[in-house]
Formats: sequence, structure tokens, C-alpha cells
Amino acid sequence: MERPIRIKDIAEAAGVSTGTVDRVIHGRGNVSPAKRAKVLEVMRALDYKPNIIASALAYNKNFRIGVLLPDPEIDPYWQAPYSGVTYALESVRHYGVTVQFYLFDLFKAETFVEQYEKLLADAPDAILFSPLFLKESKALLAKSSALGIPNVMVNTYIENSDSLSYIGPDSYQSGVLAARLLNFGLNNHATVIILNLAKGSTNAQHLLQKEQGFRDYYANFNSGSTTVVKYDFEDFDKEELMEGFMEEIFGKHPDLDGIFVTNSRAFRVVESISGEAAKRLKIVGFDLMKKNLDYLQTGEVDFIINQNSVQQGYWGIMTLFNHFILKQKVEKIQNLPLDIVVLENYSYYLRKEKSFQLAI
Amino acid sequence: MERPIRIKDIAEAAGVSTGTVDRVIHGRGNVSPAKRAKVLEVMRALDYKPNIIASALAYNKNFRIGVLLPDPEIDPYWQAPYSGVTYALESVRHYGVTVQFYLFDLFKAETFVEQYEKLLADAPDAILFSPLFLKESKALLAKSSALGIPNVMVNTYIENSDSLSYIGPDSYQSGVLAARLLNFGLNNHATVIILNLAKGSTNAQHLLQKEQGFRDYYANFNSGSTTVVKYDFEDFDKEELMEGFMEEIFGKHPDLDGIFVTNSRAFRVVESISGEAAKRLKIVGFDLMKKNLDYLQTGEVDFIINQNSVQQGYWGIMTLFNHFILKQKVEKIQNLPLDIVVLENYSYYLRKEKSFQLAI
DNA sequence: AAAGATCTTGTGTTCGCACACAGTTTGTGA
DNA sequence: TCACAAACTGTGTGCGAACACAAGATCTTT
Repeated sequence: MERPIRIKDIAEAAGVSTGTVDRVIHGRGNVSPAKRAKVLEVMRALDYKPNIIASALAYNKNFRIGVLLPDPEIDPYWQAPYSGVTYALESVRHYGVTVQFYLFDLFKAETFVEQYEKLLADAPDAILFSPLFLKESKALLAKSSALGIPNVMVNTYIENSDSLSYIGPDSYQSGVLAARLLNFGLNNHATVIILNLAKGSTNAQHLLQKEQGFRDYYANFNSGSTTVVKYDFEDFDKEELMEGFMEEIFGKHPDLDGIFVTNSRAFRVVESISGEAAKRLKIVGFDLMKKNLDYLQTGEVDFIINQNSVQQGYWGIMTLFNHFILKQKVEKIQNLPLDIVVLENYSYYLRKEKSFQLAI
Repeated sequence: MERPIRIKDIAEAAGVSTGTVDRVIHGRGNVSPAKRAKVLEVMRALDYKPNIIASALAYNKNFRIGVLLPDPEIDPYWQAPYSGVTYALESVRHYGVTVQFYLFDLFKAETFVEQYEKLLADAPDAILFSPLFLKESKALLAKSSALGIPNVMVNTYIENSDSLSYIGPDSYQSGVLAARLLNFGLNNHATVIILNLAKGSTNAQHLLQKEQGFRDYYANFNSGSTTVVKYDFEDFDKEELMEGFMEEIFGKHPDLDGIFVTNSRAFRVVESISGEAAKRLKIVGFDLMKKNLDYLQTGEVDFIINQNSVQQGYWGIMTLFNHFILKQKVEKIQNLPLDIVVLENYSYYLRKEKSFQLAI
């Protein structure tokens, strides 16, 4: 239970001053090769591990992160990543990390541009954003790259970007998993639909990947005996239109067995059809929205895949922190767990989202 | 982006010295009511939040935790909580937290006693342990209580203890979940068995709770049309005996449909029966042991419920840290998530276990 | 060999807070 | 009114590391 080794201990053991040890540790140069070697040797011999507490206190610099996300007021899904950012901030603000939010309307690409212009004008040290609009996001990536501002992406992935990291689900795999779950208890020769309830302007790439994963599951495991049809519908937020659309679906597929809703809006499907229909159908959707959980409890939704969207925000900030403050290596792709949520275990996931460890 | 408020700022604003502010913050007394009120008012007005970094550095005290767990060499399951403890330690050692391990043989109650005697003799500041032996654990609880040493329990719950916290699964609920999973794809009038592969000496209470949860699921949702039978078998580690036992089971239940293995030893079942039998049967077990995952991939095991046993160790240490160093309130019961693990999502959980956030 | 440039090294201050200690004020009793 | 205790308050030091600065050592150049 001996005391941890300090810089001072190394300095004494190596017969130099703490300043020299410091220069060796940080590679600041201006140290004679002989002393440098001696210090390194002593460091290894004593197994020196820096006290990050003291280090952080002395470091005493600011690190400003610009966060570009959809406004949670407009789409409740985005409350989750937003909360994750604020949780993370709670942990790292003592290290001088600050966050400035720039919220846009996820249904309007032009607000995305407006907000990133503001963000860039404020010249933050790093950017966390969700590339919901493909073209505009590439423009942002190019500009921030030119300005030398590093970034992390959450929720939606863009290939070949020079981002420090992507934090979010593996969309393809989430589609495979959804197919597996939907397929439980369905007989052969079933009919299932893939339902994209999204507006056209959004970056639809991850929806396509989900679809591909879903189809591939059936191709690989179910050898084509199941009919899979895809539909897109934009007016999911208009009650009557949505009901009409679902009626149309039932008309076209009287033998429908299951629905895979590719985003957090499974509850909209349940709201637009009768309770009996919902219970007969197998419905699989994403994310722990309040309404989704309500319908999980009534048995109208069968499975929810939790994409851990709170953690997107949390790990987004933490990744920047780990990289720039703690100088740790970070993974370029951080796929978050895909939790299978049913009636019997949903409460744990609700709780988990609120109990992050504070990284003091 | 203004600088955070420091004690010094409060002192200046309140017209007192930093010492007085310090006394108010820590309730050390010896402060006139007037100044005390003034300081509190200023603190609230400026929304003071202490810099825990600096606080931790200055606090500079040791906190020794005695950890009493089964030897991972004897049963591989226990590698997980053990790792969790060392991960947590990595995070909190800078705060002067140290850990001393006391490992016992989970098949021998007397080694549990030996080790806790040693532990108590070393007079740690707190204890983390797993109450695998009921009687002996109650004795330990009584002694540590008498000595005024606080404790947290992991993995197995003992009711009415004065422990600071329990961290582990809700055994009853894990049984319910297991039944739900096993019941997927099984027809009515199925036969399933509950299989306890454990030695008699161990605290079997949580196995009973799992059994109860399992039975209750069938009672509530399946209205009795499924036959549920329970078996205990102690010699699971002896190859021939185990094979003989499984043959006996098949003899008694030629129409067997599913097996619920109540602990981490589902792989022992698969190893003791033919591959075809394993694929035909639905098998549900616990924990991400290497061999369980192998059989998940071959389709011989159908579902694994992840009890997050690494996190038991992690949160065990963190709970003590939060309570005694950070002076935070902690929950008396912390039930860890019950993750449903299938082929399509197991990799995330393996990864998760290795990516704890360092709580600097 | 002297002057200057360059490289090397040690010392001292700072970060925000905890706590010891000394100093000041107020209260009490004779 | 004085002595002394008790209650209060301010100052100073240390936690371990980061970094600025100055001083010392070595090397060039003429």
C-alpha cells in the first residue's frame, strides 16, 4: 500500500530536477540524451503513472465544443443525445470543457446550414454533430477540415470522412437484428413490411442500410419464403393521412404479419390502427420513447431495439475529452450496443440512461 | 463562457476569508450565524459548484477496500466481477482508493470464513463481497457491523442486511425473462426443465428466486399448458456423470422442448448432449462466457441473458467511492440490466465490458 | 581567449481546495 | 477592570503536475 510515485520521486531517484522529468515526460526537448535515458529508466523501474487529477488541475486550459444537433423540441428522439451531452458535460466541465449548442430543425436543411455557419463563426476547438443532411454535412466537413477544427459524428454515419470518430448504431446490423426479432413466432410464407416514416429531405442512407440488413437476414436464414415489401411515408405526423395510409397498406396486404418501423416512430403506427390489429401484428421498432414503451406494455409493440441514443451524446463528448485532454487513442468507429427490449427488461434501460458514472 | 466560481470568489463577494467559506461548506462550525448566512446566500446567488478535481487533490486521504470474492481460477464466471473491480480501481486510485483482494474457493465455505477473517484482521475502511454462503455471510455481516465497517454486496442478495448497497441482478425478474425467451417459438403443451447446475453448499436463494420467476411467467401468461420440471445436479464438472444425467433426463422426458440453465453453465449442457439434440432443444442460459458464446454461434444455445457481472465489480467499487469520497447518495438496491443476447448483437456486449469510462 | 549563441537545468509560481495554526474578537467571572 | 476561556476569523502551506523564467553549462565564432 505504498504511496504512488510522483514526479518528485523520479527526479530524486534520477538525480535531476522535477523540471527535467517534466520535459522528458512531455517531450519538450532540451534534455541531454544521458539524463533523458536515466529519467526514462527510472520511470520504467518505478512504474510511474501520472496523477491525472493533479495534471488536470495544473493544465488549466479551456476546450470549447460546438454541438450541432436537431432541436429536441421539434422531434423528441433528439432529447436523448442532447441529454447525453449534458451528462457528459457534468463530468468534464472541471477540466475546462465547455459546450455551446446549435440546434436546427431536422426537417429543414437550411436551418442546419444556418446553425453550422454560426458555429464556425464562433471558432470552437472541436465539433460534435449529426450529419442528417448528406450534402450539407459534406460541406460542413470540408469547411471544418479547412479550418483545422476536428469533429465527431453521432447517430448517422458518413463514409470516408476524416472525422475523429463516429458514435452510433451499426445501421445494417440493426436491420438484421430487427428481422431476427420480427421473425420469432412468424410462420413461413409470412408477409412483412419495412416502413420508413421520414421526410424526404433527410439523409436516408442509414435507413437504406437498415433495410438491407433486414432483407439480408431473410435472404440468408429464411431462404426467401417470406415476402418483404418496403414503404416510405412522409406525412406520419398528420393523423388522418397516416390513418389513410395504414388502411391502404391493409388493403394491399390483407395477410400482413409484421411491420418493421425503421426509426423511433413505431408508436405512430400503433396510434393509426386499431388495437386488435396492433396486437395481431408483430411490430418491431427503435428507441425508448415514452409512447413506444407504453405500447410495449399493452403488447401492441412487440420488440424495441434500443440504439442507446443517450450514449451517442455522452460518448461523443467523452471521445473528444479522451482524445484532446487525456491524449488517449480513440476508436474511429464506436458502434453502440443494440439492446433487445421487451416488457420484462425495459425498466433497466430506462434507469441506465440516468446513471452515468461521473468522470469526476 | 465565464470562469467557474471559486471559493475565493465567494469569499470576496461575501466579504470574508476563504477559510470561513470553507468552514461553511464543510459545516465545520465556528462561524457566526450572520457570516454563515451571508456566505450561503452568495453561494446560491453565484451558483457555486465545487471543483471536485481540486478538492480530490487536496483531500489526500487513503481509502482501503477489502474485496472478498471467489477465486476466478476455480470458476471462470468470477473473472468478470474481478475485472470490474480492477477497472474501477484504475479510475479511482488517484483519489487514494486502494483494494486488497481476498479470494476463496466458491465450493468450500470454510475458505470463505478463512478469508474474511484475514480481511477483518486487516481492518479496511469498507468491504465489497459476494454472500455466496448464507450462514457464513450473515456472520460476516454481523462482525463487520460490530466493527463499524460498511459493506456492499454483489451478485447475490441477502435480505434485511444493513449493507450500503446491493449491486447485481434481480434474480426473480431474470427468471421471468428467461421463461419469456424460452417460450418464444415453443408451442403450447411444451415440456421445459429448470436446471440448477450448482453445488449444495452454496447460497441457493437466488436460484430459487429465478425458479419462481420462471414458473410465475408460465402461470401468468401461459395459463398452465406448459409442463415445468426442476432438476438439481451437483456433478456438472464430471464429464461422464453429467452425460449420464442428461441421458436420464431425456429418458424421463422424451418430448423435452427447452432447458433453462439457471447460471453460467449452459455450455456444460451442450457439451453433454449431441449437437442435433442441442439444436432441436431451446436452451436459455446466463452470462457471456466464451463457451456460451461459441454455442450461441453454432445455434446450440438460443439465448443468453447477460447479467452484466463485470459491472457488479465496477459499480461495487464505484458505489463505495461515490458514497465515501464524493459524499453522494447511493441506491440501496442497484439491479443491473438483463441484456438479451443473441447471435446478432453479442459482439456489442463483449466490447462494452472493456470500455468503461475512466472516472479520471 | 573572449563574446555571444545555444543548449541544458533548476527554481518558483500556479491551478482550487482542505486543513492546520495563529491571531482576533467576544463573552464570562472575579 | 482585568484575566482567561471560548468563539470566531484570516493566513499559510501542501496536494502533484504544468509551465515560465532565469541561471548555468557548453559550444561557436572570430
